[in-house]
Amino acid sequence: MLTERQLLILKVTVNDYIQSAQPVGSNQLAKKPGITSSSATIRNELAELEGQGYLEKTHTSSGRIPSQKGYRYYVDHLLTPNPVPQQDIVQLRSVFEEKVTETEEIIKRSAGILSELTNYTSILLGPDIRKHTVKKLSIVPLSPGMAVAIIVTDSGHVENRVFSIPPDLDPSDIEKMVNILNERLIGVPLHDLHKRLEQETLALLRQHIERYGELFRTFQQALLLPHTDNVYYGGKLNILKQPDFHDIQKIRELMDVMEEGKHIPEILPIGAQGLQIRIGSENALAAMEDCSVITVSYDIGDEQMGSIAIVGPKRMDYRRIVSLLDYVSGDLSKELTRLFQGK
Amino acid sequence: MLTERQLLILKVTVNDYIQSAQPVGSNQLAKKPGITSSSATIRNELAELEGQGYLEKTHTSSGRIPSQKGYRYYVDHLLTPNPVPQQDIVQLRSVFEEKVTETEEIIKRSAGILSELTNYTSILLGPDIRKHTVKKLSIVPLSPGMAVAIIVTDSGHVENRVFSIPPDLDPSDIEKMVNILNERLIGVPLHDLHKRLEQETLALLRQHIERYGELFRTFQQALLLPHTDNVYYGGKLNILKQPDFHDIQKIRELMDVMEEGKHIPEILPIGAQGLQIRIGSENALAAMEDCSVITVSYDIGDEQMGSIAIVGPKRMDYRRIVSLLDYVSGDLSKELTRLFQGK
DNA sequence: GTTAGCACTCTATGAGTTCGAGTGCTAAGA
DNA sequence: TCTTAGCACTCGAACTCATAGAGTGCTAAC
Repeated sequence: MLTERQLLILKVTVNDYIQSAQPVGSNQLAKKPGITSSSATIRNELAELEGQGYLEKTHTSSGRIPSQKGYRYYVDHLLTPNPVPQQDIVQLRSVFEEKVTETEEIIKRSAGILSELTNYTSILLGPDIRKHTVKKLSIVPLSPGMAVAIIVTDSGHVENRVFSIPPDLDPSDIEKMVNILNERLIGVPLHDLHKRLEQETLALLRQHIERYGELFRTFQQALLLPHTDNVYYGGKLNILKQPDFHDIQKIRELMDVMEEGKHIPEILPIGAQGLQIRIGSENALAAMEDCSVITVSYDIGDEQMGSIAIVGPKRMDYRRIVSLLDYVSGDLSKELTRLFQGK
Repeated sequence: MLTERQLLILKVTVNDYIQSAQPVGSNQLAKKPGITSSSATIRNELAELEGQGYLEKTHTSSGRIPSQKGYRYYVDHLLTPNPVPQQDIVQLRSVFEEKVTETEEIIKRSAGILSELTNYTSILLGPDIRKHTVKKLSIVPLSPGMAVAIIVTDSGHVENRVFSIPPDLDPSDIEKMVNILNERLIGVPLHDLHKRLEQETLALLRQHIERYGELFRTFQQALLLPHTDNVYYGGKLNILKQPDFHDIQKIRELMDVMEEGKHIPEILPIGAQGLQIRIGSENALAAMEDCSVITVSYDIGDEQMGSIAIVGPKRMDYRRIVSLLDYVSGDLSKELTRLFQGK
């Protein structure tokens, strides 16, 4: 168990290290406002905190830096979020000032602003497109052998895919098919599309369209979209601004992980509600063992959900980021819900 | 003027430096096959080459490295391209093995493979979308106040934009408008769309649609697409692999330039035919003064054009890249033309 | 329980050496 | 006249050594 004074010293130490990136010594701490003990007493307490695993030394006679456990305790018990400065709020709200009508554009811009404000990397995950429902399907023939399939969702998202068709196909057959598809598939969420296509429309199509098989197969294949996540990054290069990252090899690994979309599920604890902080090796990816990730979810309407993440060094300004994300999450939820339901 | 021997020495020096990244000394050169003179003679020649500005020293008693002028002379007169290895060809052709039907997908994948093969960054510029012509326009209402406008081009590219409409607009008016637009605008290239929209359809719309003004204005605004370049990167992080780039500040500037799309015209000499090499400060951007950029154009059909660029250190493997790009350019031209015209 | 005092540890910094790769120059040889 | 062996010289890289300074841990006094 830690005493009041130890808690205070731990908190001040972490705050100072976050700010300065330098190991914190007892003399330095003694000068801090709020701390009344002498440096000798602080030394004793620091030794105790180190013994309990909250602090570490970089070498025998250095100051202390927070350990993973120290950061964890700090964010769990000692964190007093800073209120979001008016200035930041203005900048964040600027997204909604302009008449941007697309959810994706709003999310993308928010990612940019967040990374600018924080100097860290931001990752914004939009709502799962596959939950959106079909508003309209169409097929536009391009040339005798080619056509493009277009799906518009209720959210205004448009998916499209070029696919090949039998070169001598009767255009009226395409029209028939599109009509049947629209009749049957409007309102179906994208992730069910492939299944429903088969279940409900296959038989119908067979009745109406000559050589439906060939057409249907290529069309179905076109709709088997590789599930691209609805993810936006801001400030990927901000990693290079952090003095904590000087090893080019490490930077490469980290950026590699971010560049490839496929690690998103490991970076972001998808499905988690509220604010989550992952420190250092608490992250699933080895490349991120020197990073902390703060994530928060936001809602659009009643069902859909997105996430916001800030990736920075373990020595991240938790006080600021936590309150900032809290604000952004609420704001995005409110504005996007309005946009989505107000339609 | 340079003697035969000086040319040989210059060539071998540049090749060696490209390969080793170390300043090249006279003893080292004397050992190279093809060079018969003694190191003392070579020293004299090196001094002469330095005097004429083709080589430089990093400090008084170091070996020589090529100067900007040296590289320039090398690529202009001494470059003997390496034939493309069968292995590379196989990998490049793999793009066409799979049945990819979209130009954009082919270009994107080619960018990836090029960067993998070279360990440099590749930038592929697709044909200018704005030259494509309208195949079909449609407007899909989403909710009382919103609709999405969709433009399909003859190439199968789909542009879409959400825009707001008068909430109490009669759906039949939208239909009318779409019919008029399609009647008038099919075949119009995208870059003319905005103008033609005004010239040809405004009057017609006025006749047929009540409250056309409001609808028309928001629709027109939606079509004022920010001209996004059709550009794909491969291996942005490969910069971090180059020993030439160790200064994090420089790396940041360079990646910054690449991250922002807007510098493309400065990186790529758009409109240039054939193969171009820009060395160091020959590049328009200050951030690229330590880079060389090799670009080559390719054609799709008779009119459209794209570019391929490889960005690497000045100490780039010109022999390999030049022949590689030459090959890829021809291959892309052939395959994309086939795809485009075979439609 | 707190603190002043002090010996001790370790890093960072800078000066001084040495080593080796490489140069430029000179003079002898072809 | 061109080439080359020889040699003194230069400079950076790597290493050692000394010093200063920040910080610790411990002891003993308050």
